Amino acid sequence: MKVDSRKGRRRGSETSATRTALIDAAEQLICEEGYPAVSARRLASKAGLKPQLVHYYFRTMDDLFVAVVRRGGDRSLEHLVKALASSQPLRAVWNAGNDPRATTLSVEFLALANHRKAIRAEVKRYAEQMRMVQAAALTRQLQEHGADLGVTPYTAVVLTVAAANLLFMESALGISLGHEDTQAFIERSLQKIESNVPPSKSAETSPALPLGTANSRSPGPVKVARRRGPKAVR
Amino acid sequence: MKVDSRKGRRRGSETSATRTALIDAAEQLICEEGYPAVSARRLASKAGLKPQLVHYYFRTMDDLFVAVVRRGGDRSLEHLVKALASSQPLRAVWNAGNDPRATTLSVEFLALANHRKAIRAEVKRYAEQMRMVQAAALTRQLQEHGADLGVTPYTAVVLTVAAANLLFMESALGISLGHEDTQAFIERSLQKIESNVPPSKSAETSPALPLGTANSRSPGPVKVARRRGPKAVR
DNA sequence: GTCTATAGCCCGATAGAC
DNA sequence: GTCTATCGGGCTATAGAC
Repeated sequence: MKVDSRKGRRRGSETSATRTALIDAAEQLICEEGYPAVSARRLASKAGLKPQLVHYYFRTMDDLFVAVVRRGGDRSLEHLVKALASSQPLRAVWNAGNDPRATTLSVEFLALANHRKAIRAEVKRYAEQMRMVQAAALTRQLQEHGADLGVTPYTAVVLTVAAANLLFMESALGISLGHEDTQAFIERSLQKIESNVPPSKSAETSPALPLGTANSRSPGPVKVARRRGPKAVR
Repeated sequence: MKVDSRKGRRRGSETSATRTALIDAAEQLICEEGYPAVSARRLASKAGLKPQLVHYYFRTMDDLFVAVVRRGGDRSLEHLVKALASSQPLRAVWNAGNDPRATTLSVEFLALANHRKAIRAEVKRYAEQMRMVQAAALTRQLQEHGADLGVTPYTAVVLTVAAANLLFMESALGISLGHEDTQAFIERSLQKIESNVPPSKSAETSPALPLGTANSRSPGPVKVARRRGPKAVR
């Protein structure tokens, strides 16, 4: 396993304001016109810089994309952790799907990830971290109240995320067929859970979501780990 | 409203074998390398043709993409209708998410749709047709048996599609966290439904999925309509 | 840290001959 | 229906001066 540490050229520091401006411009360009619109020239012109600066800070355009994914992922993860702490976990998971910018970005990243290894690895890492954090928060809440949803915390999280994603992505395309019914159902389910498992009291035993029978394994406590393994792809 | 009927140049017929070969090559290229890899030159070289033929059959590259979406959409819709007729509707919906080629294509189309009006319209149209067909099949089956899922058919369809999409797309990225639990839950739910609402008998009254209370509105019978409205974007 | 200059390639789209 | 030729542009990435 090679570490890819060729240093052929000087490269700018990771803390540079110019570098940040380039990442900002890239994120905006991706949202507005899609990732293929991100070229050194367009990026520079949007940021009011010379095109060659892009390659001073990023060896390749893929390195730039990786930086954009990381900053977006870190930001979303941060928001998620805050939301999980300040409201009912499942509702936080449901609401997290409501950020238009994040949704647009994640569709772009998904398409990128399908064909670019380095980006796939980043996307995977963030998706897994988010899921772990969500499942851990839900597990903790259920344990505090001795409650049981009738499904594992992971199942509840996966289904909630899946529904939130589909509904939000579709509505961005102007699709709304079946959305009302589904939103109403999820709202009812969340309210039922919240009335059975209130934010900070104890003991309730009846399943809040009688979805079936399940062996509710717990994901256990989770720390949000800072990047591990091969430190970077750049 | 203009019909965009400029005919500045001769354009090839829609039934040409060469045209089909170009659509084939485009679809393959999109799957393998993503939609930005589709250029007239690369397309032609993959199909063993001259690049200028692309513009003989398609005025712009966007017209080509629209054609690819339409062919893929028609094909998926056709498969779906067959599957809905030959097995339990919800299971057919669940299984329909299992085609890797279709999944890859739809991520690409989604990214394209985010930034290109003509493609967004096509994607929307197919998504709505599929949902209508699915909900109609489920409604019909429930009526035949006088059964009730506890949620509207649209809700059941939306949730099933959402879960299938998320699980399949994630597994394409190598993500599997929480998948086992969720798949097992869905399998149990489908089996429960199928035992309460068998493929072709009558009368069962107990809700198969006790998911909550619902006013099960029916989508009514649905025909798969051939393209309506502005006939084409080309 | 930012600049000029440049190599070498790919792009969409059209015109008009055959 | 397919070809040759071509316009006018954009692209990544590097080298080396300031």
